[in-house]
Amino acid sequence: MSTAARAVPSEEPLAEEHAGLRAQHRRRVRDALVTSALSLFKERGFEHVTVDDVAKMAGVSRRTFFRHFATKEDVVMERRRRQLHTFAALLEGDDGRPALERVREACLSLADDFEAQRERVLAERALVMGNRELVARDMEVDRELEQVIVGAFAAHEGRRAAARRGGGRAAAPSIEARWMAAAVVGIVRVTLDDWAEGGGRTKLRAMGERGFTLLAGLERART
Amino acid sequence: MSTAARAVPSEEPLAEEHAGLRAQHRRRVRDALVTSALSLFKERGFEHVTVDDVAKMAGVSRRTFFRHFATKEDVVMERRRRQLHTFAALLEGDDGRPALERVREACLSLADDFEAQRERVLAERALVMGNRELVARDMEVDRELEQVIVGAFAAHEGRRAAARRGGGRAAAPSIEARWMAAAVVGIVRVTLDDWAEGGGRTKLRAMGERGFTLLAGLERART
DNA sequence: CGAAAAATGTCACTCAGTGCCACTTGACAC
DNA sequence: GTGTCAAGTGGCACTGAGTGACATTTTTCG
Repeated sequence: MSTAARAVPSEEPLAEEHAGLRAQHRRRVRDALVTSALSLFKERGFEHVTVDDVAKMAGVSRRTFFRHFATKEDVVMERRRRQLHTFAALLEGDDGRPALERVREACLSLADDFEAQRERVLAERALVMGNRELVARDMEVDRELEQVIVGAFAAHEGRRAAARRGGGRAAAPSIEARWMAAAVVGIVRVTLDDWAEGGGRTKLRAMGERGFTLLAGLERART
Repeated sequence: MSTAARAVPSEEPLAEEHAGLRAQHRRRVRDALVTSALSLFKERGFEHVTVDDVAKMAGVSRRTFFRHFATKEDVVMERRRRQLHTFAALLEGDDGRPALERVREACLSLADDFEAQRERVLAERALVMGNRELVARDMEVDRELEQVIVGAFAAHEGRRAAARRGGGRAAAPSIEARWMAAAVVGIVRVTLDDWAEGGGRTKLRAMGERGFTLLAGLERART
């Protein structure tokens, strides 16, 4: 909204389904750019690879790279961003369960994914942590994750209010919902850091469960 | 450490005191760059001002700008970074009080400063929120703040361990200390967002106190 | 005073990111 | 099919951030 959104490729629909030949090809190019970029970055380091290099390896022009990604950093965030979308999908809709419970499950399921793809996750993480710009972008995604989680808390507490309003747009999320979401994301991030620093040798899921136990204490403290 | 630290002006000593002629002048130039930059950015918007413009207004060369600030964004973060240093100073040393209590006081004192300088804080905040790069840098500072707070928690719980080690370097902070710090920073940030979104019309200190009440609940949940 | 160190200005260079325009190729109506 | 339209692309030129090298001035310190 306010973030002077670059004139960018309009947030891919992300719909795997059928899609026309055109969308299919676009997706292939995009994927080629991601894999080329990650491969080169891991090999030579983010700052010693130019966008030209990436484009050439993917078999497209430099100009096309920027039609798919607003910045050189964004191509590294692609995977995380897709994860974010599936994460958001997990939280869609509102069964009766408490929001924290649902968020907990979604996070722990993500933790399982991470442990299953340990090597890849650790390698990409090392790449990100080795560069200031990338760290900054990574936190940008954390903020988006936080917004998704705020949505989950707000949806839960706002069902009544929304109903009374006639099903219109949701009310602004309460400060408590935002507090909870910020705490969740912070704790999840730290847990992940800890796991990665230990070379992925600790039990990520177990740590995550401990973290959410703590968070349950936080929620109990809500008035 | 790992963040491929740019070859930058070596973290100003920040010592106000006497300082030689040389340091004095350097500080004056730096301040001139900051005020010029903020003035131009607020007037025309961050992306419609070049580093050349800023340097010219401050009466130095473009090259000198980059001897003081690693990036165009960093000059905007200067004020926050100084605040961070005074904040860290507040947490220096270890009286017997619980860490959360001391962090709470430091944060609430910061809240008072913000309310006292409402206009300036809100204006700079609007500047930052209006630009993606600046938001990312801002979160970078949040992370540094988090590290400082981790230090406070770790120092408190690590006194014994450090003593046994013979006063050597502190042990790595516990995951609980890191969780707490992440939760604190997240909640502080959201509280500030909320205050700013309301145009600074709400009571920041009161909100902050509520936030820390919540955090006390979190700490109780620690094993 | 004289030498080392710090700060600056100038110049040249790399590379990220953008606007513009011409060209190709799927998508879709008829 | 055929024509029309829009999307995706490549090429090119341009702005501006950031860096390295070198010469010059100015402070510090023995």
